[in-house]
Amino acid sequence: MLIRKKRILDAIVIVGPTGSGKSALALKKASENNGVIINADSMQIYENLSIITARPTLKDMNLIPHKLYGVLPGTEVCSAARWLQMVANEFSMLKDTDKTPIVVGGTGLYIKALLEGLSPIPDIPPEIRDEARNIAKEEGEQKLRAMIAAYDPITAEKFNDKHRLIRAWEVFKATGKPHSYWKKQKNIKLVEANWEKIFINPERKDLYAKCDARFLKMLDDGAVDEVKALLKINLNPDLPITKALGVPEITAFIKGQISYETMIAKAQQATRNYAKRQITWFKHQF
RNA sequence: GCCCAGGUAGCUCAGUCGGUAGAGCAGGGGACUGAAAAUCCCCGUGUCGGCGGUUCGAUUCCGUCCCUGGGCA
Repeated sequence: MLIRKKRILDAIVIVGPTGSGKSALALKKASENNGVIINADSMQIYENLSIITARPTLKDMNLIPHKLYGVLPGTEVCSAARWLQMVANEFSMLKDTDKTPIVVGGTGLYIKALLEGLSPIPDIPPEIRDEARNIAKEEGEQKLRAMIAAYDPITAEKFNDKHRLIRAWEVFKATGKPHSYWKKQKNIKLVEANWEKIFINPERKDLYAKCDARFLKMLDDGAVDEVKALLKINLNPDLPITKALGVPEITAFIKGQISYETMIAKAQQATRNYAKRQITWFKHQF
């Protein structure tokens, strides 16, 4: 009897802070390994913003296959789970080819979900998700924390921020089990591969200079017009896309609330702050 | 040249009725399993512009000088 072993793909994952040169390295790796580049960036996934999220150029995309760039409308909300599902689809399509998947991006949570899987928490109904957000908005996060503490003191203690408290509440409401219970369950991994893991971690000073230059380049490339177009469709301000680096700053400039110079300074600052957070994540979680 | 304001952390500033000082931002470190480019937590010694004077003690009061704004000439 021949036991047929599932083929495990060789794959590459490239992470690093914004402006560290991930895309360039991905292109190089792709041309050396017959690669397909797969996006692991929570903002490049949305179609509305390509300049300001530094999506790969059309030229590069014609040269090498690129997946999951600009595939969701900005009116939707992506998530680690949703992204993971999309990546799993891409992997299954590559399984019987000689292509090498190259996952590239700066969203640490997505990468972690990819490499380690996620707890088997069922999807939360939208009504419950809205309810959680309403409680946070109207009664405050302390109220939410108190409600969570009643059945799950560990989580209430550990989660010191709004978004995670909301999630803990909705998970309990929808499943009847605390978030900490689910975290103890075995993770579900949707993707198996032999990973080559690459973390690009440049000199801090150089990285910050890159961040600054990068935003200026985006402006040259038409970032203001891109945000103007986004504003035209009147998105709900809670949508993730409205929080992409530079969007709040450019929006304030368009509305005449801040000067062009202030807009630049603030957006550059936000980019640097973000790059630092990413480095912390990858140093400890990757 | 004269008259006002100021000169305190890398930056913007608060404060000390005289007992050597603290916020925001920056910067650094950290957390983080379904909105993560999100959301949070921790870290503040610096000739308090220089030099004198008064005082047990001056960054604080006084004098003087220097510097930066603004006004008058």
